[in-house]
Parts: sequence; C-alpha cells; structure tokens
Amino acid sequence: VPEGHTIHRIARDQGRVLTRRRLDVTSPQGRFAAGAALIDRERLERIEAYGKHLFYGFAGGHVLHVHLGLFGVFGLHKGAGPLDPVGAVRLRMVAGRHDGRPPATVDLRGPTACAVLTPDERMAIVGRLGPDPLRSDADPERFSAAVARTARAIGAVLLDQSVIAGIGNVYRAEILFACRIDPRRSGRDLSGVEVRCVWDTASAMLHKGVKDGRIVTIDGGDVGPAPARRPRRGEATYAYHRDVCVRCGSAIERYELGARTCWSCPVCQS
DNA sequence: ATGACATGATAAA
DNA sequence: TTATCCTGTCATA
Repeated sequence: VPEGHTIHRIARDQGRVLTRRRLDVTSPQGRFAAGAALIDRERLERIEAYGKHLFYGFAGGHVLHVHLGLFGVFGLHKGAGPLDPVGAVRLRMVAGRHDGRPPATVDLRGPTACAVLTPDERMAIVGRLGPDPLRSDADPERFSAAVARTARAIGAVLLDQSVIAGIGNVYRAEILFACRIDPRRSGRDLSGVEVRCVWDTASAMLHKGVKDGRIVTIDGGDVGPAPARRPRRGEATYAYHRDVCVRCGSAIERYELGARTCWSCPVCQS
C-alpha cells in the first residue's frame, strides 16, 4: 500500500517504538544477512521519510535504506515477534532486548530496496528527488518550475519522483480529478492556477492519507457508483479504478500513461 | 490449483 | 520500449 503517505506513516509509527533504542537486526530470509550484521545491536537515532524512501540513521553512522516498491510491506508487532516468521522476512528489527523497555518487532517483506548506506549515498538518493509535499522543507517552486518547462504529460510527470516525491498511481488519478485536469495535457500548457492546485491538492491528500493511514480522497466516503473492482479495505477514490464518474456519471476513461494505467473523466477533466 | 494483477522502479536494449 | 525483480490477493477454474 505504498505511496508517500504510507512511508511517512511508517516513519512515525516505527519511530515511536524503535528510535533511541539499541536494536537486534537480522535477516531471517538470509538475503540481507551481510547488511544486517553491519547495524546489529546499534542504536537507532532517527527514521526519516522522503518521498517513498525510508532512511534509518544509526549511531555508528550507518544508514539503512528501505524502499517498499510495489510489493514491500512492514509488519509491526508488540513483543519479541513471531518465532516463525510468515513469508520471506528480509529484515527483522527487534527492540527491547537491551533496555528493559517493552519489546517491539518490525518485519519487512518484499522490498525493492533494503541496504546499508553511507551518509553520502543517502544524500545522493535524496538529491535525485523532487520536493515532497509531506516535508516541511519542501519547495513548491521547484515543482512549478519543472512542470512549466516540460512538454511531457502532467499525468506522467506526477509519477516522476525527481519532479515531485511521494505521488503514486492512485494519488495521480485523484489529484488530477480534483483539479479537473486531463492527465494527458502537457505540463507547460497548465496555467499557474492549475499547477498550484496540483501541488496544494497533493499536499492536502497526502497529509490526510498519513492521518487516516489509508487513501480516502472522496468526500463522504463511499459515495457514487461502485468502482470497477473493489478498492482495498477502507479506501475510496474519485477516479482511480472506477468505471463511472462519481460527479457526472460519464464513463471513466482508462489508458496507459507513464507506463501505468491511468483513469480520468472525459467530461470533468479537460 | 492456477494465473492475472497490483498504490514501484531500474537496467538493458 | 521491454524485461525484470520482489510478494500477496483476488478471480477464475
């Protein structure tokens, strides 16, 4: 379930139970055994979310980098964790074995990236990312400038993490529906008002997503015709995976854009 | 049981 | 543009 809101929520939730504690780090699956050994029994100082990336800063200077990709998922358990992990647990972090405080366990399965980096390597990754609307240090002007100068479709641009960090396929469809912009329009053809709408809507939707712990972009929840396929538990969208427009009843268009399926209303978005 | 598909990203061609 | 990686879920059989 990983767009930017998920990542920031993870940083917050795991931060509460893992930071400023010494962790036991292992790789039950084995693929991350060498990396785990580098940070095992180190003290975790902070967890930082940037776009869809997570950085765990350890006292010794090592930085654990995690990117969930499409399939990655974290499990957070009270206690020392299930002895027999279900599935392929790439990374396991256990707090509480050294400080006498309540134990907590984090399991990670299926990530695209899970590696121990140097601070320089962390900086290189962050340097490739555009502003993240969920971060207080985000500069919306960088986003506006990039959109204004590109001929690419705005729907493709929103998935480009070097332009704006944290947007995924669901939020792309929802933001452009809310701003009434056709995803296929060229970035440089958008008005200043429209570009500002995209940023402000992205920020508002992502912040709500962090708060709710899920994607609910539509007002009043389950309003309107049912989506083509049932959304994930508790999630509700305007255009994403719908086949009828919630606002005007038109058939939602579905097409490839930026190597992903895109949904939009041909009447409401133009 | 089996297979299509998924809220992601990269390297190779 | 395509092939590839990673895991779980859902629809179909």
